[in-house]
Amino acid sequence: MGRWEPNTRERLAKAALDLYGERGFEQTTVAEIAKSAGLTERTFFRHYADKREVLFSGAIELEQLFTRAVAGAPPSAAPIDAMAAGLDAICAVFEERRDFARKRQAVISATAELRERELIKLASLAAALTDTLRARGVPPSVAGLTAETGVAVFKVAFERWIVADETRPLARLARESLDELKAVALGGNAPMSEV
Amino acid sequence: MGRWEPNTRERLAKAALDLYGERGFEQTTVAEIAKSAGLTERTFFRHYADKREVLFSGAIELEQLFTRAVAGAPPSAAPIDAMAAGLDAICAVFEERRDFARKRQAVISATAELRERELIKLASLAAALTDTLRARGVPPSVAGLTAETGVAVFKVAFERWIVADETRPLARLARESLDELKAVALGGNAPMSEV
DNA sequence: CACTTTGATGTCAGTTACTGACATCGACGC
DNA sequence: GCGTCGATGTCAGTAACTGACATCAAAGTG
Repeated sequence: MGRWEPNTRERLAKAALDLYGERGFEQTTVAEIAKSAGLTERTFFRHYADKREVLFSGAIELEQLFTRAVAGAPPSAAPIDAMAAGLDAICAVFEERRDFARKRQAVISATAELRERELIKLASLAAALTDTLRARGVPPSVAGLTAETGVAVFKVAFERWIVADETRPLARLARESLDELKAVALGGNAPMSEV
Repeated sequence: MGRWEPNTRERLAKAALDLYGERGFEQTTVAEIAKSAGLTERTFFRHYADKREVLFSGAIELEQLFTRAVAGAPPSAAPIDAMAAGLDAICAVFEERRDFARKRQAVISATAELRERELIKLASLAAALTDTLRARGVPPSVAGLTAETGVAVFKVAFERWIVADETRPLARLARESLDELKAVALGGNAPMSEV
């Protein structure tokens, strides 16, 4: 056994989520989180860059999972279909942790500062997906738009999935949202450049 | 003449942008901004909620301009075409202030904290557009996706427009981006629900 | 014209997020 | 057994932000 209790990062993350949920993000001090995990404030900041980041440690793995699924789609698949494959992959992991996801999202949605952080994580995800698509040979401009579209579809699907009375699987909601988006894009009567 | 110099907010905003540009956002203290505008730190925080917000005072007007243009589109226009009308309206105001936009964007792009704030402003814009579309009778799910799409198109177009050697008007880039997005959405071979 | 009220600002003390420098001490390799 | 290492603790410091109260010109009110 080590000199200290193991799983420092995880203990901090759990303590933070619990406290943010009970008292709210702003009413919780970092010192309290650290104490609740049997550590000091300084140690918290050695593991997480700031008070918000403690809720986003899974972002790296999510990004990897998503980009690998996109990269692994059949070379013949259209960009938007490669994105769809990635969406399927990440939906699966969310499906396994629905309770956690809901608890975490309730905390994030309640605080503007945390929503900001969530948005930049999604933007970073879109950037990574853009790179992945470009590596598949997709032209830069198309890659960027496709990645943004994929992330937007996920956002919408996740919003629908997180509500209490929703029972359909996330992946299904994502597929529906993507189909809806296609319909939206088709809705215009003419390309804008002709208007 | 009043007891103090007029245009307090504007003076603070100008001082902040200048200092952020010269020294960088993190290397600038609020006390310095206030002093540079002939005021105190406390007064800064009476006008702006925090150190970042001083760069985003135009967000409200932008939102109003965008939503009014969408609301004012012909009732017969498809949702995506109403969005296109809104895009045209805001592109016009950016076109008039290109130097300012470029200076401001350079500061924002350089700092993660400011990018976060920018993203939440765009998210708030998308939410407002969703409401506007719903008021036009667009079904909620379509409204959300259309609004997100419109904002994504603007982001991409703005990114292209802001680069130094770009000479095409923003509105034109927005139209092109929207057309590209339509092509992206159409690119898939089959609706996802059939995959 | 004196008197009051109002609103924007200044002053000051306090909390808390976050950082740098240095100390501690069990684990682990040698 | 011994020295290095890595994770943590301790402590002092900066700066964002807030609440309470003071100030004082301007604008109303009699």
